Amino acid sequence: MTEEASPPPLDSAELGAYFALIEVSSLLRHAVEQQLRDVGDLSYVQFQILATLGDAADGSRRMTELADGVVYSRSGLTYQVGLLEKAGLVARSPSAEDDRGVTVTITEMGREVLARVFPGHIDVLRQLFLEPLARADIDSLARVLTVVRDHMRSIPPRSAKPRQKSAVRRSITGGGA
Amino acid sequence: MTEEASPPPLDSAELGAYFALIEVSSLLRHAVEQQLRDVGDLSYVQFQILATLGDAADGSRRMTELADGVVYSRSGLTYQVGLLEKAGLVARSPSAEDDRGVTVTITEMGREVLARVFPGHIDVLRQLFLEPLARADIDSLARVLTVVRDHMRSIPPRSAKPRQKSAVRRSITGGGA
DNA sequence: ACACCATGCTTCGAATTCGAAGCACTTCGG
DNA sequence: CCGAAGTGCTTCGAATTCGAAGCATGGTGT
Repeated sequence: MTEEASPPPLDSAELGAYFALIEVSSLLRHAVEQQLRDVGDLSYVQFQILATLGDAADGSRRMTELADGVVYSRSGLTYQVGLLEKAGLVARSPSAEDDRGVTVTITEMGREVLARVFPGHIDVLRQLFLEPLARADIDSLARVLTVVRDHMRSIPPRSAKPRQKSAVRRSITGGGA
Repeated sequence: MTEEASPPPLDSAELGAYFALIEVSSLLRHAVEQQLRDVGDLSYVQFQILATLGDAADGSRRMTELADGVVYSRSGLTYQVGLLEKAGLVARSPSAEDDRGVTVTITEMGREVLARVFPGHIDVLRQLFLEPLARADIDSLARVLTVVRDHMRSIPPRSAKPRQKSAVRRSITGGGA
């Protein structure tokens, strides 16, 4: 262990890009969250779910696809989709080809809510995020971040988590906090 | 009722920049969170707090400064600082000039933990975030995101309560290491 | 000096989050 | 065809989160 001699430190631009990325996304998320709450009584995740579904060709996705799309835990998604279903904004149905799968579909009401919150959402984005940027900056940002996103998607073994059976279960769960 | 005529829709680059920003920061945060958990038994927020304190000239900050710095609720910060204090990584003391203020200071042990997790932290950043980017991309990203961050900071995003006191805002990206 | 509001932090309650475990079904190997 | 392993989702428990309310101190006006 501890073969970590000491990775070369990050330079100013690298650190700056990282910290600014985190802070900008945090602030943006908070602002957007507030707007969504006000206008449509939606959490950010719920909006993401609806937006993803609304964007799908037939308005539906499988649970796992959704979870990956919004970078969320499976259980958390179950919870939120449950809320959305109770509110009548999405519908759940057993997947056609795979009986253990669940297909989530956006309802008319879901589309209405989406349509209602979208304008304000865009306003917030413009005011907080896009306003101070030049056309070229936005293009550049989109290009670079897309490269990073594609890279990240390909790196982490998202669902490559080997599942241990109880027979060989080991208590490597680091004795709690 | 509202003046929402119908905001001009966002174009492809604008949407791309926004979605990619959100997804990249989410994925990055998840990955970093896992690394921190493994190596130092820290949550992301706790790391941010320690890093901010470690970056401060005298290793200490007021609660409110910290909360703003990490984009966090006051109550949430109280909770996390409480945990860090219990773990012996920070110390709380009444503020010198202001008796209602609380000054949080990083301890030696806190610095040690910080030093222990930092290398791995940087590794993750390199592998997931910086790896696919050219030098110019990183510079560009840092520049553009910094512009956005400064812009967002200047807008009243939180409560419309301007608490203009002698609170000096310092950059997180300062002395470092 | 005293009332009175602003500010700094903590406490409180409710909602959300995640990972682990559990259940249901599908696929693979013999 | 049967059993084992893999995959998809939900349930469960514990930890974290936020906003609102509460407490204590500072600052201001008269």
